[in-house]
Amino acid sequence: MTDIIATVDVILLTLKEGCLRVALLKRDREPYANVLALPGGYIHPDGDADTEAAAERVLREKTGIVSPYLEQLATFSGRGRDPRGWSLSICYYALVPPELIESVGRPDLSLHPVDTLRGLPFDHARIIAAAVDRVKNKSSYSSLPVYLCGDAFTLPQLQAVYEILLGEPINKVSFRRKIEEFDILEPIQGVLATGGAHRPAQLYRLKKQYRKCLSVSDRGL
Amino acid sequence: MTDIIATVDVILLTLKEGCLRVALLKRDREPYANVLALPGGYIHPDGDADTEAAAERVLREKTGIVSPYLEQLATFSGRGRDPRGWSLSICYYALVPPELIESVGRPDLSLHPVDTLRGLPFDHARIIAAAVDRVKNKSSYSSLPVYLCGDAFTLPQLQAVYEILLGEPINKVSFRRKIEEFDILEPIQGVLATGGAHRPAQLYRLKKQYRKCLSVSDRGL
DNA sequence: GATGTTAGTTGCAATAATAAACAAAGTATC
DNA sequence: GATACTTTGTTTATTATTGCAACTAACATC
Repeated sequence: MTDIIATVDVILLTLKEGCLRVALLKRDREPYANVLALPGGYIHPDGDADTEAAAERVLREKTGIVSPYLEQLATFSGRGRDPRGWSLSICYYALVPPELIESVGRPDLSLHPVDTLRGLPFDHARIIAAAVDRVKNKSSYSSLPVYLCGDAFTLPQLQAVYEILLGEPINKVSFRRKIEEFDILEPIQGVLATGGAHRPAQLYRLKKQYRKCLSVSDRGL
Repeated sequence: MTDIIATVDVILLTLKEGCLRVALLKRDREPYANVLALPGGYIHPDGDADTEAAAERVLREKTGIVSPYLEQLATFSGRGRDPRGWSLSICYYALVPPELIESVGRPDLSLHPVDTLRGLPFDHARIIAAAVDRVKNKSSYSSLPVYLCGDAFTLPQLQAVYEILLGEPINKVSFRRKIEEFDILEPIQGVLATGGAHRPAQLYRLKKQYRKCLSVSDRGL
């Protein structure tokens, strides 16, 4: 019986300069040595409690990042995707603010706009496309995009994040109503985002109990 | 290095007598011999193109069924779920009309209401719960439930299916508006569901191009 | 042919989403 | 230091969507 290669891959996404970007690493071994690819690695049955733990470990080991949001995307499999043989990759996607990626200071870790990717090994292009689809779709009815923001952010900033993901402008009042409905944010009392030549905006943060979970809406937006 | 047990499991769901049911098989070998469990089996890297093909094969071999709708649910994994060791199961869920299950005439295949399951082996209870969640959630904004109906059905029948899945009555006009929006059904010209002591209903079928895909709505229902 | 029952449609009221206008609070300019 | 400018946040008005109730339609039964 032929053996199965079992790995996990992590699609680490962030929003920087108005564009959704994926973190890629130069591979340090064959196959595809020195090619930019998703951070991934073998599952360690001896150490990993399950594939989610494996994904957390791989992400930590390869990028130094511990993501506040990590969710299983899907499993990709088949004979053709890895030159070593029949393989199977359980994929997880993570959303982080760009500062988190920069703060770890890994020069081999680079960010790439998700819509102009070329030369990716394995089926990583397809995997990233699936992750982007998932994020965009989930953004249309949930609070998922908050994980792309830092600890504190203003509503106009959050709205800009939504607008980039959804690819269309959102009505200000509708947006604020939805966020209000989610009931996951709290204003940071007395703290405003100052600096611009205009009225300063209220800063918000995720309520503690929502640090790792989503709020979803019945009717989109 | 410890080996990983790689399997696929299929959650075959149908709606019968007003209640969502899952198809279970008596296991023919250890572990859990003679216990009711999800149809599942090892991935065959030599024969299966990918895990979806493996799931199709397993479903066909163990139940005789080829499902018009089969979608990857998630991958469940870890040390504790299988007494043989660290295991991983890529799970797929299938939706079929009850007649399809009955037509294959497998006496070892039985249907069980999803909300009163007891004594399931492995983590099959959790897997089924995840599948049911997925189906119910997806029913709230897509045309998924049509796969629980047979080839031809009336709108009141389809509405009843939705109402069972969503657990609440739906407004008749709203429902028909949404189905109209999906634009996936066509009336079977001149064919009505007769028999009752009342006005006969128009029979509908899925348009050919929508046989294996879903239609989704922006705003629920 | 009157009655009961479910199918399917129509019109209206209630609700929600969008758009536009306005007010608030700061910085920059002269 | 008054004025203009810019973005935030709210209020009001308009439009679209949804839900309800009443109505007609088409059978079977008695």
